[in-house]
Amino acid sequence: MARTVPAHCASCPTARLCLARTLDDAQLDLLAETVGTADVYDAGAYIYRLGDATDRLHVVRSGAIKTIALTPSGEEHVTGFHFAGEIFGLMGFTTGAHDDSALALDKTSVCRVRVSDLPQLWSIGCDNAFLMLIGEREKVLTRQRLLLCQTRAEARLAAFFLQTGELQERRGGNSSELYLPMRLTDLANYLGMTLESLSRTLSRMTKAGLLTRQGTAFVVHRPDDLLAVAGDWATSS
Amino acid sequence: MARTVPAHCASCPTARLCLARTLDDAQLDLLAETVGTADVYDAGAYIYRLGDATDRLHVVRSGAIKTIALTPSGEEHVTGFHFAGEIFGLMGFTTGAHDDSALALDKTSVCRVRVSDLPQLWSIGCDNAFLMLIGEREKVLTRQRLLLCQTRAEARLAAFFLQTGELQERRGGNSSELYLPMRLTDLANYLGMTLESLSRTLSRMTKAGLLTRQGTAFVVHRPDDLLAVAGDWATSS
DNA sequence: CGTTGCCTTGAAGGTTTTCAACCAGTGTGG
DNA sequence: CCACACTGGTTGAAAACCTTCAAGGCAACG
Repeated sequence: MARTVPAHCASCPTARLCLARTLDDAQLDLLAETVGTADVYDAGAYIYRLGDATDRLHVVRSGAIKTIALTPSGEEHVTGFHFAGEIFGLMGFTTGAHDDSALALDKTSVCRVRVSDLPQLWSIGCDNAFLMLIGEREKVLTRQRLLLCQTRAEARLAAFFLQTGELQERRGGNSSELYLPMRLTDLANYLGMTLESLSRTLSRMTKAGLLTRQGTAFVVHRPDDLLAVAGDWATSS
Repeated sequence: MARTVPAHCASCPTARLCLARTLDDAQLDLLAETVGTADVYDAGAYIYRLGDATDRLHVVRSGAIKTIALTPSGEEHVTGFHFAGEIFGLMGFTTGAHDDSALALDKTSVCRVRVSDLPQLWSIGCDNAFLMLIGEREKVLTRQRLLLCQTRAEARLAAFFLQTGELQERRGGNSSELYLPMRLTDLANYLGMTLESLSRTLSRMTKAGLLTRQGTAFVVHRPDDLLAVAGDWATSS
Protein backbone atom coordinates (compact mmCIF):
# COMPACT_ATOMS: atom_id res chain seq x y z
CA MET A 1 0.00 0.00 0.00
CA ALA A 2 1.41 3.35 -1.01
CA ARG A 3 -0.45 5.74 1.27
CA THR A 4 -3.73 6.53 2.94
CA VAL A 5 -6.12 9.38 2.24
CA PRO A 6 -9.07 10.65 4.31
CA ALA A 7 -12.29 8.83 3.43
CA HIS A 8 -14.26 12.05 2.74
CA CYS A 9 -17.44 10.15 1.93
CA ALA A 10 -19.39 13.34 1.29
CA SER A 11 -17.22 14.23 -1.70
CA CYS A 12 -16.52 10.67 -2.87
CA PRO A 13 -17.79 10.02 -6.40
CA THR A 14 -18.44 6.41 -5.40
CA ALA A 15 -20.64 7.26 -2.41
CA ARG A 16 -23.87 6.55 -4.25
CA LEU A 17 -22.70 3.03 -5.05
CA CYS A 18 -21.30 1.80 -1.76
CA LEU A 19 -22.43 1.58 1.86
CA ALA A 20 -23.13 5.32 1.75
CA ARG A 21 -25.77 5.11 -0.95
CA THR A 22 -28.77 5.78 1.29
CA LEU A 23 -27.22 8.30 3.66
CA ASP A 24 -27.81 12.04 4.06
CA ASP A 25 -25.00 14.56 4.52
CA ALA A 26 -24.84 14.29 8.30
CA GLN A 27 -24.73 10.51 8.12
CA LEU A 28 -22.05 10.68 5.44
CA ASP A 29 -19.82 12.62 7.81
CA LEU A 30 -20.38 10.03 10.53
CA LEU A 31 -19.51 7.28 8.07
CA ALA A 32 -16.33 9.03 6.97
CA GLU A 33 -15.36 9.40 10.61
CA THR A 34 -15.86 5.70 11.23
CA VAL A 35 -14.12 4.54 8.09
CA GLY A 36 -11.30 7.00 8.65
CA THR A 37 -9.14 6.54 5.58
CA ALA A 38 -9.07 4.90 2.19
CA ASP A 39 -5.89 3.11 1.18
CA VAL A 40 -4.19 3.62 -2.16
CA TYR A 41 -2.46 0.71 -3.88
CA ASP A 42 -0.22 0.63 -6.93
CA ALA A 43 -0.79 -1.85 -9.74
CA GLY A 44 0.27 -5.28 -8.64
CA ALA A 45 0.08 -4.52 -4.91
CA TYR A 46 -1.81 -6.91 -2.66
CA ILE A 47 -4.83 -5.61 -0.72
CA TYR A 48 -4.86 -8.83 1.27
CA ARG A 49 -3.36 -12.27 0.90
CA LEU A 50 -4.67 -15.77 1.35
CA GLY A 51 -4.63 -16.60 5.04
CA ASP A 52 -4.80 -12.99 6.27
CA ALA A 53 -7.32 -12.30 9.01
CA THR A 54 -10.68 -11.12 7.67
CA ASP A 55 -11.23 -8.21 10.03
CA ARG A 56 -12.36 -5.71 7.43
CA LEU A 57 -14.94 -5.26 4.73
CA HIS A 58 -13.52 -3.93 1.46
CA VAL A 59 -15.09 -1.60 -1.10
CA VAL A 60 -13.33 -0.35 -4.23
CA ARG A 61 -13.31 3.45 -4.26
CA SER A 62 -11.57 3.87 -7.61
CA GLY A 63 -9.50 1.71 -9.95
CA ALA A 64 -9.85 -2.06 -10.24
CA ILE A 65 -8.78 -5.18 -8.40
CA LYS A 66 -8.74 -8.90 -9.08
CA THR A 67 -9.20 -11.71 -6.60
CA ILE A 68 -7.26 -14.92 -7.10
CA ALA A 69 -7.32 -18.30 -5.46
CA LEU A 70 -4.59 -20.90 -5.53
CA THR A 71 -5.52 -24.33 -6.86
CA PRO A 72 -4.23 -27.45 -5.09
CA SER A 73 -1.67 -27.81 -7.86
CA GLY A 74 -0.38 -24.34 -7.14
CA GLU A 75 -1.67 -22.42 -10.13
CA GLU A 76 -3.59 -19.24 -9.58
CA HIS A 77 -7.17 -18.92 -10.70
CA VAL A 78 -8.81 -15.53 -11.17
CA THR A 79 -12.12 -15.59 -9.29
CA GLY A 80 -13.24 -12.03 -9.83
CA PHE A 81 -12.66 -8.49 -11.04
CA HIS A 82 -14.01 -5.61 -8.98
CA PHE A 83 -14.49 -1.97 -9.91
CA ALA A 84 -15.56 1.25 -8.15
CA GLY A 85 -18.40 0.77 -5.69
CA GLU A 86 -18.10 -3.00 -5.50
CA ILE A 87 -17.68 -4.91 -2.26
CA PHE A 88 -15.14 -7.74 -2.16
CA GLY A 89 -13.39 -10.14 0.19
CA LEU A 90 -16.55 -11.56 1.72
CA MET A 91 -15.47 -15.19 1.54
CA GLY A 92 -13.38 -15.00 4.68
CA PHE A 93 -16.22 -14.12 7.05
CA THR A 94 -17.00 -17.75 7.73
CA THR A 95 -13.64 -18.73 9.13
CA GLY A 96 -12.16 -15.31 9.85
CA ALA A 97 -9.32 -15.85 7.39
CA HIS A 98 -9.22 -15.02 3.68
CA ASP A 99 -9.55 -17.90 1.22
CA ASP A 100 -8.28 -15.82 -1.65
CA SER A 101 -5.92 -12.96 -2.36
CA ALA A 102 -6.81 -9.54 -3.75
CA LEU A 103 -4.49 -7.30 -5.70
CA ALA A 104 -4.74 -4.02 -7.54
CA LEU A 105 -4.80 -4.12 -11.35
CA ASP A 106 -4.12 -0.41 -11.58
CA LYS A 107 -3.60 2.47 -9.20
CA THR A 108 -6.54 1.73 -6.92
CA SER A 109 -8.02 3.13 -3.74
CA VAL A 110 -9.97 0.93 -1.35
CA CYS A 111 -12.14 1.72 1.67
CA ARG A 112 -11.46 -0.81 4.38
CA VAL A 113 -14.13 -0.91 7.07
CA ARG A 114 -13.36 -2.70 10.32
CA VAL A 115 -15.79 -5.52 11.08
CA SER A 116 -15.86 -4.31 14.68
CA ASP A 117 -17.25 -1.00 13.42
CA LEU A 118 -20.14 -2.63 11.60
CA PRO A 119 -22.70 -2.33 14.46
CA GLN A 120 -22.03 1.41 14.51
CA LEU A 121 -22.49 1.53 10.75
CA TRP A 122 -25.83 -0.21 11.05
CA SER A 123 -26.90 2.42 13.57
CA ILE A 124 -25.85 5.20 11.19
CA GLY A 125 -28.15 3.69 8.58
CA CYS A 126 -25.84 1.62 6.39
CA ASP A 127 -27.68 -1.65 7.03
CA ASN A 128 -30.02 -1.23 4.11
CA ALA A 129 -27.19 -0.28 1.77
CA PHE A 130 -25.29 -3.35 2.91
CA LEU A 131 -28.21 -5.58 2.00
CA MET A 132 -28.38 -3.87 -1.38
CA LEU A 133 -24.66 -4.45 -1.93
CA ILE A 134 -25.13 -8.11 -1.04
CA GLY A 135 -28.01 -8.31 -3.48
CA GLU A 136 -25.91 -6.72 -6.21
CA ARG A 137 -23.04 -9.06 -5.49
CA GLU A 138 -25.40 -12.01 -5.77
CA LYS A 139 -26.74 -10.68 -9.05
CA VAL A 140 -23.28 -10.20 -10.52
CA LEU A 141 -22.23 -13.70 -9.51
CA THR A 142 -25.41 -15.19 -10.95
CA ARG A 143 -24.84 -13.45 -14.26
CA GLN A 144 -21.25 -14.64 -14.30
CA ARG A 145 -22.59 -18.12 -13.68
CA LEU A 146 -24.92 -17.86 -16.66
CA LEU A 147 -22.07 -16.53 -18.77
CA LEU A 148 -19.95 -19.56 -17.89
CA CYS A 149 -22.80 -21.90 -18.78
CA GLN A 150 -22.38 -20.77 -22.38
CA THR A 151 -19.97 -23.10 -24.12
CA ARG A 152 -18.93 -20.91 -27.03
CA ALA A 153 -15.96 -18.61 -26.39
CA GLU A 154 -17.56 -15.96 -28.57
CA ALA A 155 -20.69 -15.97 -26.41
CA ARG A 156 -18.75 -15.82 -23.14
CA LEU A 157 -16.65 -12.92 -24.29
CA ALA A 158 -19.56 -10.97 -25.73
CA ALA A 159 -21.55 -11.50 -22.54
CA PHE A 160 -18.58 -10.35 -20.49
CA PHE A 161 -18.28 -7.12 -22.47
CA LEU A 162 -21.98 -6.41 -22.23
CA GLN A 163 -22.15 -7.14 -18.52
CA THR A 164 -19.07 -5.06 -17.81
CA GLY A 165 -20.44 -2.23 -19.92
CA GLU A 166 -23.68 -2.28 -18.01
CA LEU A 167 -21.90 -2.20 -14.66
CA GLN A 168 -19.66 0.59 -15.84
CA GLU A 169 -22.62 2.59 -17.07
CA ARG A 170 -24.22 2.30 -13.65
CA ARG A 171 -21.03 3.70 -12.19
CA GLY A 172 -21.54 6.77 -14.34
CA GLY A 173 -19.26 5.71 -17.15
CA ASN A 174 -19.81 4.82 -20.75
CA SER A 175 -21.09 1.36 -21.62
CA SER A 176 -19.21 1.28 -24.91
CA GLU A 177 -15.75 2.31 -23.73
CA LEU A 178 -14.69 -0.30 -21.22
CA TYR A 179 -11.92 0.14 -18.68
CA LEU A 180 -10.31 -3.29 -18.43
CA PRO A 181 -6.83 -3.03 -16.93
CA MET A 182 -6.25 -6.77 -16.63
CA ARG A 183 -3.99 -8.85 -18.84
CA LEU A 184 -5.57 -11.16 -21.40
CA THR A 185 -4.12 -14.10 -19.51
CA ASP A 186 -6.16 -13.11 -16.46
CA LEU A 187 -9.28 -12.55 -18.50
CA ALA A 188 -8.97 -15.93 -20.20
CA ASN A 189 -8.50 -17.62 -16.87
CA TYR A 190 -11.49 -15.77 -15.44
CA LEU A 191 -13.69 -16.68 -18.39
CA GLY A 192 -12.76 -20.34 -18.24
CA MET A 193 -10.97 -20.53 -21.58
CA THR A 194 -7.40 -20.72 -22.80
CA LEU A 195 -5.41 -17.64 -23.66
CA GLU A 196 -5.29 -18.85 -27.25
CA SER A 197 -9.05 -19.11 -27.49
CA LEU A 198 -9.47 -15.63 -26.07
CA SER A 199 -6.88 -14.17 -28.42
CA ARG A 200 -8.45 -15.79 -31.47
CA THR A 201 -11.96 -14.75 -30.50
CA LEU A 202 -10.81 -11.21 -29.81
CA SER A 203 -9.07 -11.09 -33.19
CA ARG A 204 -12.17 -12.30 -34.96
CA MET A 205 -14.34 -9.72 -33.22
CA THR A 206 -11.88 -6.96 -34.02
CA LYS A 207 -11.69 -8.00 -37.67
CA ALA A 208 -15.48 -8.04 -37.78
CA GLY A 209 -15.45 -4.44 -36.59
CA LEU A 210 -17.23 -5.22 -33.35
CA LEU A 211 -14.63 -3.60 -31.13
CA THR A 212 -11.15 -2.16 -30.89
CA ARG A 213 -8.58 -2.25 -28.15
CA GLN A 214 -6.24 0.49 -27.04
CA GLY A 215 -4.27 -0.56 -24.00
CA THR A 216 -6.68 -0.88 -21.07
CA ALA A 217 -9.59 0.52 -23.08
CA PHE A 218 -11.89 -1.73 -25.10
CA VAL A 219 -14.24 0.21 -27.35
CA VAL A 220 -17.43 -1.57 -28.34
CA HIS A 221 -18.58 -0.33 -31.75
CA ARG A 222 -21.64 -2.45 -32.42
CA PRO A 223 -23.24 -3.58 -29.15
CA ASP A 224 -26.23 -5.02 -31.00
CA ASP A 225 -24.03 -7.45 -32.89
CA LEU A 226 -22.31 -8.31 -29.65
CA LEU A 227 -25.69 -9.02 -28.11
CA ALA A 228 -26.52 -11.27 -31.03
CA VAL A 229 -23.57 -13.57 -30.43
CA ALA A 230 -23.80 -13.39 -26.63
CA GLY A 231 -26.73 -15.75 -26.54
CA ASP A 232 -29.09 -15.62 -23.62
CA TRP A 233 -28.35 -13.83 -20.40
CA ALA A 234 -25.75 -11.39 -21.50
CA THR A 235 -27.57 -8.60 -19.73
CA SER A 236 -29.83 -8.24 -16.74
CA SER A 237 -32.77 -6.88 -18.67
CA MET B 1 -47.48 -23.68 0.49
CA ALA B 2 -49.17 -26.50 2.38
CA ARG B 3 -49.02 -25.33 5.97
CA THR B 4 -46.98 -23.49 8.55
CA VAL B 5 -45.28 -24.89 11.64
CA PRO B 6 -43.82 -23.05 14.67
CA ALA B 7 -40.18 -22.10 14.11
CA HIS B 8 -38.95 -23.76 17.33
CA CYS B 9 -35.35 -22.74 16.74
CA ALA B 10 -34.17 -24.35 19.98
CA SER B 11 -35.08 -27.82 18.73
CA CYS B 12 -34.35 -27.24 15.03
CA PRO B 13 -31.65 -29.56 13.70
CA THR B 14 -30.60 -26.80 11.30
CA ALA B 15 -30.08 -24.19 14.01
CA ARG B 16 -26.29 -24.57 14.04
CA LEU B 17 -26.14 -23.81 10.31
CA CYS B 18 -28.41 -20.80 9.94
CA LEU B 19 -28.81 -17.40 11.55
CA ALA B 20 -29.05 -19.12 14.93
CA ARG B 21 -25.60 -20.65 14.83
CA THR B 22 -24.01 -18.36 17.42
CA LEU B 23 -26.96 -17.99 19.78
CA ASP B 24 -27.52 -19.33 23.29
CA ASP B 25 -30.81 -20.87 24.46
CA ALA B 26 -32.41 -17.61 25.56
CA GLN B 27 -31.49 -15.94 22.27
CA LEU B 28 -32.83 -18.94 20.35
CA ASP B 29 -36.22 -18.44 21.96
CA LEU B 30 -36.18 -14.76 21.04
CA LEU B 31 -35.28 -15.68 17.46
CA ALA B 32 -38.07 -18.26 17.25
CA GLU B 33 -40.48 -15.64 18.51
CA THR B 34 -39.39 -13.17 15.84
CA VAL B 35 -39.37 -15.67 13.00
CA GLY B 36 -42.70 -17.11 14.12
CA THR B 37 -43.25 -19.97 11.73
CA ALA B 38 -41.55 -22.02 9.06
CA ASP B 39 -43.51 -22.77 5.92
CA VAL B 40 -43.80 -26.23 4.42
CA TYR B 41 -43.91 -26.67 0.65
CA ASP B 42 -44.65 -29.72 -1.46
CA ALA B 43 -42.40 -30.72 -4.33
CA GLY B 44 -42.95 -28.37 -7.23
CA ALA B 45 -44.46 -25.58 -5.13
CA TYR B 46 -43.09 -22.07 -5.54
CA ILE B 47 -41.55 -20.34 -2.50
CA TYR B 48 -41.50 -17.09 -4.45
CA ARG B 49 -41.84 -16.08 -8.06
CA LEU B 50 -39.99 -13.68 -10.30
CA GLY B 51 -41.30 -10.19 -9.63
CA ASP B 52 -42.54 -10.88 -6.11
CA ALA B 53 -41.60 -8.31 -3.49
CA THR B 54 -38.38 -9.21 -1.63
CA ASP B 55 -39.56 -8.52 1.89
CA ARG B 56 -38.13 -11.64 3.47
CA LEU B 57 -34.88 -13.47 3.89
CA HIS B 58 -35.17 -17.22 3.22
CA VAL B 59 -33.32 -20.11 4.84
CA VAL B 60 -33.93 -23.77 4.02
CA ARG B 61 -34.87 -25.68 7.19
CA SER B 62 -35.16 -29.11 5.58
CA GLY B 63 -35.53 -30.50 2.08
CA ALA B 64 -34.15 -28.83 -1.04
CA ILE B 65 -35.07 -26.02 -3.40
CA LYS B 66 -33.93 -24.77 -6.78
CA THR B 67 -33.81 -21.21 -8.02
CA ILE B 68 -34.52 -20.54 -11.66
CA ALA B 69 -34.29 -17.49 -13.87
CA LEU B 70 -36.03 -16.95 -17.18
CA THR B 71 -33.84 -16.17 -20.16
CA PRO B 72 -34.91 -13.46 -22.62
CA SER B 73 -35.99 -16.21 -25.00
CA GLY B 74 -38.26 -17.65 -22.35
CA GLU B 75 -36.39 -20.78 -21.32
CA GLU B 76 -35.68 -21.39 -17.70
CA HIS B 77 -32.16 -21.60 -16.41
CA VAL B 78 -31.36 -23.25 -13.07
CA THR B 79 -29.19 -20.83 -11.09
CA GLY B 80 -28.87 -22.77 -7.86
CA PHE B 81 -29.77 -25.64 -5.59
CA HIS B 82 -30.12 -25.01 -1.87
CA PHE B 83 -30.22 -27.46 1.02
CA ALA B 84 -30.78 -27.29 4.79
CA GLY B 85 -29.13 -24.30 6.46
CA GLU B 86 -28.55 -22.37 3.25
CA ILE B 87 -29.75 -18.85 2.69
CA PHE B 88 -31.33 -17.98 -0.66
CA GLY B 89 -33.24 -15.28 -2.48
CA LEU B 90 -30.70 -12.52 -1.84
CA MET B 91 -30.70 -11.16 -5.39
CA GLY B 92 -33.84 -9.14 -4.89
CA PHE B 93 -32.51 -6.90 -2.15
CA THR B 94 -31.20 -4.35 -4.61
CA THR B 95 -34.48 -3.53 -6.26
CA GLY B 96 -36.91 -4.96 -3.73
CA ALA B 97 -38.31 -7.45 -6.25
CA HIS B 98 -37.11 -10.97 -6.96
CA ASP B 99 -35.10 -11.55 -10.15
CA ASP B 100 -35.59 -15.28 -9.99
CA SER B 101 -38.11 -17.86 -8.82
CA ALA B 102 -37.60 -20.47 -6.13
CA LEU B 103 -39.41 -23.76 -5.90
CA ALA B 104 -39.27 -26.86 -3.74
CA LEU B 105 -37.66 -29.97 -5.22
CA ASP B 106 -39.10 -32.14 -2.49
CA LYS B 107 -41.20 -31.67 0.61
CA THR B 108 -39.35 -28.70 2.03
CA SER B 109 -39.67 -26.35 4.98
CA VAL B 110 -38.37 -22.82 4.81
CA CYS B 111 -37.86 -20.14 7.46
CA ARG B 112 -38.92 -16.80 6.08
CA VAL B 113 -37.62 -13.85 8.07
CA ARG B 114 -39.18 -10.45 7.46
CA VAL B 115 -36.63 -7.84 6.38
CA SER B 116 -38.32 -5.40 8.74
CA ASP B 117 -37.41 -7.73 11.61
CA LEU B 118 -33.72 -7.74 10.74
CA PRO B 119 -32.70 -4.86 13.06
CA GLN B 120 -34.21 -6.80 15.94
CA LEU B 121 -32.30 -9.91 14.84
CA TRP B 122 -29.07 -7.99 14.85
CA SER B 123 -29.79 -6.90 18.40
CA ILE B 124 -30.44 -10.52 19.43
CA GLY B 125 -26.99 -11.41 18.12
CA CYS B 126 -27.63 -12.78 14.64
CA ASP B 127 -25.45 -10.20 12.89
CA ASN B 128 -22.32 -12.28 13.10
CA ALA B 129 -24.11 -15.39 11.88
CA PHE B 130 -25.49 -13.40 8.98
CA LEU B 131 -22.00 -12.35 7.93
CA MET B 132 -20.91 -15.98 8.19
CA LEU B 133 -23.83 -17.07 6.00
CA ILE B 134 -22.87 -14.43 3.45
CA GLY B 135 -19.30 -15.67 3.55
CA GLU B 136 -20.44 -19.24 3.01
CA ARG B 137 -22.69 -18.19 0.17
CA GLU B 138 -19.76 -16.41 -1.45
CA LYS B 139 -17.58 -19.47 -1.00
CA VAL B 140 -20.17 -21.78 -2.55
CA LEU B 141 -20.63 -19.49 -5.53
CA THR B 142 -16.89 -19.18 -6.02
CA ARG B 143 -16.48 -22.94 -6.03
CA GLN B 144 -19.33 -23.26 -8.49
CA ARG B 145 -17.53 -20.73 -10.62
CA LEU B 146 -14.35 -22.77 -10.58
CA LEU B 147 -16.36 -25.88 -11.40
CA LEU B 148 -17.83 -24.18 -14.45
CA CYS B 149 -14.38 -23.10 -15.61
CA GLN B 150 -13.59 -26.76 -16.15
CA THR B 151 -14.42 -27.66 -19.73
CA ARG B 152 -14.72 -31.42 -19.42
CA ALA B 153 -18.15 -32.72 -18.45
CA GLU B 154 -16.54 -35.47 -16.39
CA ALA B 155 -14.63 -32.90 -14.34
CA ARG B 156 -17.69 -30.71 -13.77
CA LEU B 157 -19.82 -33.60 -12.62
CA ALA B 158 -17.15 -35.06 -10.35
CA ALA B 159 -16.55 -31.65 -8.80
CA PHE B 160 -20.28 -31.21 -8.28
CA PHE B 161 -20.55 -34.52 -6.45
CA LEU B 162 -17.56 -33.78 -4.25
CA GLN B 163 -18.72 -30.24 -3.43
CA THR B 164 -22.24 -31.43 -2.65
CA GLY B 165 -20.88 -34.26 -0.53
CA GLU B 166 -18.78 -31.84 1.45
CA LEU B 167 -21.71 -29.49 2.04
CA GLN B 168 -23.90 -32.41 3.04
CA GLU B 169 -21.29 -33.68 5.45
CA ARG B 170 -21.17 -30.29 7.11
CA ARG B 171 -24.93 -30.55 7.57
CA GLY B 172 -24.36 -33.72 9.53
CA GLY B 173 -25.01 -36.09 6.66
CA ASN B 174 -22.86 -38.54 4.79
CA SER B 175 -20.52 -37.27 2.10
CA SER B 176 -20.85 -40.44 0.05
CA GLU B 177 -24.63 -40.81 -0.03
CA LEU B 178 -25.92 -37.68 -1.71
CA TYR B 179 -29.49 -36.45 -1.51
CA LEU B 180 -30.15 -34.93 -4.94
CA PRO B 181 -33.88 -34.68 -5.57
CA MET B 182 -33.60 -32.72 -8.83
CA ARG B 183 -34.19 -34.10 -12.31
CA LEU B 184 -31.19 -34.74 -14.56
CA THR B 185 -32.49 -32.06 -16.90
CA ASP B 186 -32.17 -29.50 -14.11
CA LEU B 187 -28.73 -30.73 -13.13
CA ALA B 188 -27.47 -30.57 -16.70
CA ASN B 189 -28.83 -27.06 -17.07
CA TYR B 190 -27.22 -26.05 -13.78
CA LEU B 191 -23.86 -27.54 -14.75
CA GLY B 192 -23.84 -25.85 -18.12
CA MET B 193 -24.03 -28.96 -20.26
CA THR B 194 -26.63 -30.73 -22.32
CA LEU B 195 -28.80 -33.48 -20.89
CA GLU B 196 -27.17 -35.88 -23.31
CA SER B 197 -23.68 -35.06 -22.06
CA LEU B 198 -24.76 -35.49 -18.47
CA SER B 199 -26.48 -38.79 -19.20
CA ARG B 200 -23.45 -40.13 -21.05
CA THR B 201 -21.01 -39.02 -18.37
CA LEU B 202 -23.19 -40.47 -15.63
CA SER B 203 -23.42 -43.77 -17.50
CA ARG B 204 -19.66 -43.89 -17.91
CA MET B 205 -19.09 -43.20 -14.22
CA THR B 206 -21.63 -45.82 -13.20
CA LYS B 207 -20.09 -48.40 -15.53
CA ALA B 208 -16.69 -47.57 -14.05
CA GLY B 209 -18.09 -48.34 -10.62
CA LEU B 210 -17.61 -44.80 -9.33
CA LEU B 211 -21.19 -44.37 -8.22
CA THR B 212 -24.73 -45.70 -8.32
CA ARG B 213 -28.06 -43.96 -8.43
CA GLN B 214 -31.25 -44.97 -6.67
CA GLY B 215 -33.96 -42.39 -7.17
CA THR B 216 -32.92 -39.19 -5.39
CA ALA B 217 -29.88 -40.87 -3.80
CA PHE B 218 -26.49 -40.90 -5.49
CA VAL B 219 -24.01 -43.17 -3.77
CA VAL B 220 -20.34 -42.36 -4.34
CA HIS B 221 -18.29 -45.55 -4.10
CA ARG B 222 -14.79 -44.33 -4.87
CA PRO B 223 -14.40 -40.65 -3.95
CA ASP B 224 -10.66 -40.76 -4.64
CA ASP B 225 -11.23 -41.69 -8.27
CA LEU B 226 -13.84 -38.97 -8.46
CA LEU B 227 -11.30 -36.50 -7.11
CA ALA B 228 -8.83 -37.64 -9.73
CA VAL B 229 -11.11 -36.73 -12.64
CA ALA B 230 -12.46 -33.58 -10.97
CA GLY B 231 -9.35 -31.62 -11.75
CA ASP B 232 -8.48 -28.66 -9.59
CA TRP B 233 -10.85 -27.04 -7.15
CA ALA B 234 -13.29 -29.80 -6.60
CA THR B 235 -13.12 -29.24 -2.86
CA SER B 236 -12.41 -26.34 -0.54
CA SER B 237 -9.38 -27.96 1.08
C1' DC C 1 21.62 -7.22 -28.48
C1' DG C 2 19.75 -10.95 -26.07
C1' DT C 3 16.01 -11.87 -22.85
C1' DT C 4 11.61 -11.73 -21.01
C1' DG C 5 6.68 -11.01 -20.85
C1' DC C 6 2.64 -10.86 -23.45
C1' DC C 7 0.19 -11.92 -27.22
C1' DT C 8 -0.79 -14.06 -32.01
C1' DT C 9 -1.26 -17.67 -35.28
C1' DG C 10 -1.18 -22.52 -37.18
C1' DA C 11 -2.37 -27.51 -37.31
C1' DA C 12 -3.83 -31.76 -35.10
C1' DG C 13 -6.55 -33.93 -31.83
C1' DG C 14 -10.22 -34.47 -28.45
C1' DT C 15 -14.68 -33.41 -26.36
C1' DT C 16 -19.01 -31.54 -26.58
C1' DT C 17 -23.09 -30.26 -29.05
C1' DT C 18 -26.57 -31.21 -32.22
C1' DC C 19 -29.97 -33.90 -34.45
C1' DA C 20 -32.28 -38.01 -34.33
C1' DA C 21 -34.20 -42.27 -32.94
C1' DC C 22 -35.63 -44.96 -29.22
C1' DC C 23 -37.22 -46.75 -24.59
C1' DA C 24 -39.59 -47.10 -20.06
C1' DG C 25 -42.97 -45.49 -17.05
C1' DT C 26 -47.26 -42.87 -16.42
C1' DG C 27 -51.56 -40.93 -17.10
C1' DT C 28 -55.71 -40.25 -20.15
C1' DG C 29 -59.67 -40.85 -22.87
C1' DG C 30 -62.59 -43.79 -25.51
C1' DC D 1 -58.73 -52.73 -21.74
C1' DC D 2 -56.02 -50.48 -25.03
C1' DA D 3 -54.33 -46.95 -27.97
C1' DC D 4 -52.17 -42.61 -27.35
C1' DA D 5 -49.55 -38.87 -25.77
C1' DC D 6 -46.12 -37.19 -22.58
C1' DT D 7 -42.32 -36.82 -19.42
C1' DG D 8 -37.68 -38.10 -18.40
C1' DG D 9 -33.89 -40.39 -19.85
C1' DT D 10 -30.62 -43.23 -23.09
C1' DT D 11 -27.91 -43.99 -27.13
C1' DG D 12 -25.82 -43.27 -31.90
C1' DA D 13 -23.37 -40.59 -35.61
C1' DA D 14 -21.82 -36.33 -37.72
C1' DA D 15 -20.52 -31.66 -37.15
C1' DA D 16 -18.80 -27.86 -34.56
C1' DC D 17 -15.89 -25.99 -31.26
C1' DC D 18 -12.22 -25.73 -28.10
C1' DT D 19 -7.79 -27.32 -26.33
C1' DT D 20 -3.20 -28.63 -26.92
C1' DC D 21 1.31 -28.27 -28.71
C1' DA D 22 4.32 -25.57 -31.31
C1' DA D 23 6.27 -21.58 -33.44
C1' DG D 24 6.67 -16.78 -34.08
C1' DG D 25 6.05 -11.65 -33.42
C1' DC D 26 6.81 -7.51 -30.87
C1' DA D 27 7.73 -4.11 -27.48
C1' DA D 28 10.15 -3.21 -23.14
C1' DC D 29 14.21 -3.68 -20.57
C1' DG D 30 18.80 -4.37 -18.88
